[in-house]
Amino acid sequence: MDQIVRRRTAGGDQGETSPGRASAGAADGSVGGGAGGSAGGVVGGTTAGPGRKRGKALEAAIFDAALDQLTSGGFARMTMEGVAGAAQTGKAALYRRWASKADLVLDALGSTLPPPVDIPDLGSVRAELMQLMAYFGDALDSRAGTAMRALMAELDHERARVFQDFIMDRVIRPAALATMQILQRGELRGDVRPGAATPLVADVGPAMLLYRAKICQGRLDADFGQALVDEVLLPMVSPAERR
Amino acid sequence: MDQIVRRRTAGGDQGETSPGRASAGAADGSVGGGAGGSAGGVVGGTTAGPGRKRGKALEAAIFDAALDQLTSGGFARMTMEGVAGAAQTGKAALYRRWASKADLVLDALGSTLPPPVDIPDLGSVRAELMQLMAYFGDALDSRAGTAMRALMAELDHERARVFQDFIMDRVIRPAALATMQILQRGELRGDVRPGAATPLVADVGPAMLLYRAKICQGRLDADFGQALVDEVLLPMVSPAERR
DNA sequence: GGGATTGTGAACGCAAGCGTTCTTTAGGAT
DNA sequence: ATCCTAAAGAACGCTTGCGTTCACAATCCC
Repeated sequence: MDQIVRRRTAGGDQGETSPGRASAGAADGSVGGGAGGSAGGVVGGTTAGPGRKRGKALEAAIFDAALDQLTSGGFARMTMEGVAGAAQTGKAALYRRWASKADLVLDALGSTLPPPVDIPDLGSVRAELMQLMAYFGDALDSRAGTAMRALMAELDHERARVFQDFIMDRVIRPAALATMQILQRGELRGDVRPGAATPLVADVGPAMLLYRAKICQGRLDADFGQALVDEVLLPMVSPAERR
Repeated sequence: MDQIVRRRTAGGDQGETSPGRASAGAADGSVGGGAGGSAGGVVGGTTAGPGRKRGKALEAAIFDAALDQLTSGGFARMTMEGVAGAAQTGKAALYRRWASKADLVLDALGSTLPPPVDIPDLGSVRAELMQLMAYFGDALDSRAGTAMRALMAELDHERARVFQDFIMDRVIRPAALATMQILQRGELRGDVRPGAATPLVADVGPAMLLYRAKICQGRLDADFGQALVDEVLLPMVSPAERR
């Protein structure tokens, strides 16, 4: 903690450093407010409680707060002030480390998103897809996953380059790759239709998970993954004789 | 225009009426700023130009401005002030009609989103799916469609009930229903596998379109619909003998 | 033309949040 | 215990935007 570098990897950082701002339209103080109590685990009292976090512990608390704020209000409504409050620290501690909100978000997500997964050969494409979709579902259900979903909204807007590369590299492409590996292996094994292993087909699982998460407020049924595999993915990729 | 009612159908309107606000983090003045010139179609001059719009014409300009602001910055960054500026009108004209930003958005989208589609019997599931995906793609490509995509981000956040019902009623369910009709007709006709017409399967098309739009900044290739049908949807729903 | 209505731009008081600075406090190492 | 450094809280001046109000202007209709 004697070489904290102010991180400015986000480059064009969403105009954060501009003196002008747009209204978020809804800072009723509840954005991430609920996280205030959970960040420090301390109930009651207006002081920081049992003591100050420093270094890595403080960064972890800041990350938690940032992800929660991102999840509950989206990137636009997330504020440095809110994150600082939820992490029970001061803004100066944030600005000592991160030049902008985007820098903080990328660091928080980059540190907490699950890694790419490599599903081993389980002997059948069904078993492999089941495991992969379960992995994806768990990832989506995690704190980082829900925050990442919220951040994906920024891809719709101008100046989103800063997040575009991150999400492509850490989410979209790894998901497609993991699926593609399973499909190609299945083609060799014979339980995947020849020619089924295309990028478009590889996007179906992730697309469906995200769609369902979106329209069900992030709640995925326990058996959604299985239904997805059996109703959608297997019929799509199985050879004819498996129908 | 003698009975303009201040519309307040949005109920819990995102804390818009709360005196508190959250920072959008990026009001560099460019949110929807580019739309300023296109809203009125009038170039040059600091006045309203050839005349003031009233009534329906003004509302149309306001709707355009609102949708553009929603698209370029999302709901949180969209401001009444920005919409008024882009529509070359005053805030008071907006507030005479809509109590809140959410009210305005729902009205703007409700008035401009394309209606549910009913694809006729074209003799083959492929032809029908092609036409439906083309319809969806066009809708997504429209001003209302892109704004609706931006608004879907709000579904990820708390207090999104106000938009949830709207999007379910006007987007999600109609899309699934249109697909389901095609699948059921195909089952009867014999070119769709019995049992393929499930809600999950019916979600695949819309999910993929949205996913692709999201990761390609709204740009869908001209032949994306065809590839989606031929690589994903047809293999998924065709009977075995069609493989 | 006159009256009613709507629209425009400015102004208002208020709010949240920005990024920065400063003082005091607390944590950690010696 | 002492010293150094990071952290916490407060304060600052500034910004944008909120929702409202008002005066004036424009439009529409009789």
